[in-house]
Amino acid sequence: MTAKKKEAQELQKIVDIDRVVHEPARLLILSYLYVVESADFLFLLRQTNLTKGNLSSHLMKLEKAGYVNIEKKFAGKIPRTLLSLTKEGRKAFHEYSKRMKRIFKELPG
Amino acid sequence: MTAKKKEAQELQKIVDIDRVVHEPARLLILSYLYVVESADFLFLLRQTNLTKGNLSSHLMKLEKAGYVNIEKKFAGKIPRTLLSLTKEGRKAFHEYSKRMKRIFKELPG
DNA sequence: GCAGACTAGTTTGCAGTGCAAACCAAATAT
DNA sequence: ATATTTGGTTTGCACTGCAAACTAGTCTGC
Repeated sequence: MTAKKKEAQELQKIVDIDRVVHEPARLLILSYLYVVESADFLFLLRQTNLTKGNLSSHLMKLEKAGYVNIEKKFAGKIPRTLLSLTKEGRKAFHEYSKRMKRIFKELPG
Repeated sequence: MTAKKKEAQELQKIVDIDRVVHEPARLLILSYLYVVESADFLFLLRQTNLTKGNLSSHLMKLEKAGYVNIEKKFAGKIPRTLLSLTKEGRKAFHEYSKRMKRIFKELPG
């Protein structure tokens, strides 16, 4: 195969990017979870600067996708929501990151 | 500033990514236009594998954002739609690409 | 010459998304 | 007791992306 065709094939992969990860707010959330292993709702709220509603719904979407684990506990009497990446979530993030890096490497800009 | 804070600040920029560019289908379109300088509708249609309707509406969106130029001509008797990046479009793509590269460089995955 | 197929797109309809405001229950402060 | 705060969830809505349906014009066979 020619180099041009290979490049085109690589570019083509842009269209089936994992949209769950691709959404900026979630990419941000996942980035934090990827490094910290476990975080609570308020930590993410402060770090991301998302609104509570927004953060909540993104987390639910990530949970539904099987990418994060939402664990509700009590720390004494106050509720505490613990978030962590699932194995799949970790993999999805890694795949996404790898793919994007490769795409941008092909790109001229 | 600590390295951690700087990293956080960099990550934070994820949320105000240019969504016009970020959408995969448009990222693909822009990638082609970035290198070829000028292309027609059918070329993009073949390269991207988007449907006509989908391609059409993305191009309109890009035009509205001031990122591409849509020029309708006739080649003999058949219509021909020529697409090219505007200066702003070129800049936007470049900025996007630069930012994403930087973000992924910070990231562990 | 005109019926039907083809070309090169555009418009329409709709399900899904992202967002903040409104809401909620429980704990804490006054 | 009442008000405020905490830690979230639900609701409402405008916007998106998508393919199917449509359109305007051209070519082809008869």
